[in-house]
Amino acid sequence: MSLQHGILGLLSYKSMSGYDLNKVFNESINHFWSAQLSQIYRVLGNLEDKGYVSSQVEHQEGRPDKKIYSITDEGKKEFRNWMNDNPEQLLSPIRDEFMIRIFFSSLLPKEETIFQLERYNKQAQELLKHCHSEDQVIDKYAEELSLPNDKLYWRLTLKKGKMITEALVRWSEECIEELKQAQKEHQK
Amino acid sequence: MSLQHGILGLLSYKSMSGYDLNKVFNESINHFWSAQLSQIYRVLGNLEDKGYVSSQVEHQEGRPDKKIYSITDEGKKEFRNWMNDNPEQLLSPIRDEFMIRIFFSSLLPKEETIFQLERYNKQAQELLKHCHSEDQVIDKYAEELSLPNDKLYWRLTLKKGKMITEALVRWSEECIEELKQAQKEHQK
DNA sequence: CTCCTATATATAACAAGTTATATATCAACT
DNA sequence: AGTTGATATATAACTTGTTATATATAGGAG
Repeated sequence: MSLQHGILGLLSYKSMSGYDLNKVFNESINHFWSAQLSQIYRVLGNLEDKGYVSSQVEHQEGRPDKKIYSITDEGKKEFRNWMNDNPEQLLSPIRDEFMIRIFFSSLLPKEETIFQLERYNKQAQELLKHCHSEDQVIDKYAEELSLPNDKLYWRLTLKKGKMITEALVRWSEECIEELKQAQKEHQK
Repeated sequence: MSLQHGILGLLSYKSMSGYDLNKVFNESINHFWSAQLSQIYRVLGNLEDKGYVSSQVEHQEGRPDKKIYSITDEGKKEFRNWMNDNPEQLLSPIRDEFMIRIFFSSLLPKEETIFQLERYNKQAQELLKHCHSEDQVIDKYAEELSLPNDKLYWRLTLKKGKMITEALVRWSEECIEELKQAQKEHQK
């Protein structure tokens, strides 16, 4: 449901091809929704079947033709309805594979767990850096699409991405310290 | 893949029925993995087909018989292999429906968004409270299963749950303040 | 001159997750 | 007496998400 509505929302800003949508997802929606290209194409097909989007083919020299999707009035209505209808449970379910690994880490030597936590920490720091660079992406899009009112909300989602990622960086650091401490205690 | 291995891990602690596994998930694995009962049953079936678990039926008076699953040597091997084989990307993809709603909130009056953020905040605080009560659950399980070495790691996953949830509480509070501020500016 | 990357769309096969439903018993509440 | 909730297992139908693959062109790196 959500990916469908995320795509409808983006198409309400601007008509785009599946390929373009994928770029927008990878560039900016990344902190709160990830999608595979193949899934985007399928969802676009579903949305067209339902009449929420329409498509026109744009011929391109030297490259495959572009299929540009536009939101229909039906689609706009559906999107508005979805926006007005918040679910009971607002927190999304969590599924974090790495935590399963940590949970059962008594099976592994502490050095191995510390090593993986260090990798985790590095990746979280990378993501945090990426988040910080997104501020400019927001400015760019807001100007390109002349949507100054949306900037505020886009920044709120980015802020959430930053805060969560900072928490992950801190968490992994504290874990590493705790495990090193536990190692020392054991050596005594 | 992860749910399968999470279940194998839990069964390596103790043989259990699908119903019991569900309770453990809801009680304690909750901060990092959520699963539906129906999915647990299906995964147990898959694991049995692969020979990773075996089941014995335990007769019960007055209630349907219990089907108790135990991990096999094959299953233990598979679980160890999985534990030793960490993926390149350790950070899990994020899919947060509420953020899609926030992203497009310029469509709605600010009061409505503030209202939903307040609901979000309340739910996050509830979850945080629940996390704090989990400390005792960890103690209980560690004693019941006599697994003192695992407690350390269980606490690390719980700590992550707490830190993330605290970040969500703070994030939603800051969002509410920002929106109220923006409302005031507009009124001037 | 070949390989890689970017542009561009799409499908097949599979894996994972959700929702609804069926069956059955017992205890507690109304 | 009837409903609800907990105990207990399971399947069907559906939706969503992942991985692999096919096709086709252009430009740049090696």
